Amino acid sequence: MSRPTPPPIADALIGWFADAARPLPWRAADVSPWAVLVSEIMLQQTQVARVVPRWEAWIERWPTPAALAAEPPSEAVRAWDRLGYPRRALWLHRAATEIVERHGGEVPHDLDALLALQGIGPYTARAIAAFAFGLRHPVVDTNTRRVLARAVGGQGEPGPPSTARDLAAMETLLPDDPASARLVNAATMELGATVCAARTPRCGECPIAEACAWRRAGYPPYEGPRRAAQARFAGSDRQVRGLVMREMRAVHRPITRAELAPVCDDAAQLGRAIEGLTADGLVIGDASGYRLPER
DNA sequence: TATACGTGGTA
DNA sequence: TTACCAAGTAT
Repeated sequence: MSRPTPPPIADALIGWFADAARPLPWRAADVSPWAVLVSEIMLQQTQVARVVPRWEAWIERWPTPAALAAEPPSEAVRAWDRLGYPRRALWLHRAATEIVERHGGEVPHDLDALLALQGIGPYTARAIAAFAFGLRHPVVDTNTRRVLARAVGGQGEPGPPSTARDLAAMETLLPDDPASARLVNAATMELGATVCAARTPRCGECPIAEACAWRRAGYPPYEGPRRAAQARFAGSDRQVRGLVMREMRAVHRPITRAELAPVCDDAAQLGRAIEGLTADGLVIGDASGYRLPER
């Protein structure tokens, strides 16, 4: 079942990407699969500009999975700093350990092996397989979903995500040649990030405007179901968790509940935060107090 | 499938 | 200022 010719959209994307690709450090030719893996986990729900410095420091300090696995998780959490979703620091440490234990310290190529690693889901596994190893897999992130919704689906915004549907949609755009497919994956993400943006698309600069179904339809407004609005951050449990973590990173000794009290007026909310962080393994509590995980 | 999960940039 | 958005994953 081979498809006919590669879609013209693919060629247009590849041509555009050759010029327009941002020189992101993890795109350099000599970057290791581990460094790509680290970048992908850091980039989950996190803007490029905030990731770059943390990634540089991380790779310098832990150039291999073994180097990270040799240190306690607490150090990973501290190095994560304020990137957000600190569970990812734990996941990355766990994944490094799993890579050492199950794969001899080498990041696996195989999609199922990648998927089995902690913190690596459908997007990240394919991103690593495609970008680090050049394997031919569809890679679908939030940018890709938006480009597909507009250019192919004729809708202003993507509908509710469905991994199976999204992957199938991207598959129809991919050339057979793995190297070209890799470029189309990267170019589609880049287009969504820099041109086909969520709030202010710059259609005048779009390399596939001629082929865009949304443009052809006259840019109809999105009618489908809306994502639930993100809960307010100020005063949220999330914010309190973040404040607790900030203390935990700074204090290199067990800290008592009383010492944590200043981070939040609401004792019940502070309790929820500490309990949640403990359940997540980000905080360990014992008779001496609370601390970051040393093991 | 819906929800929780950090933090900061941008309009 | 508020509201939306951000290279998602686990449960």
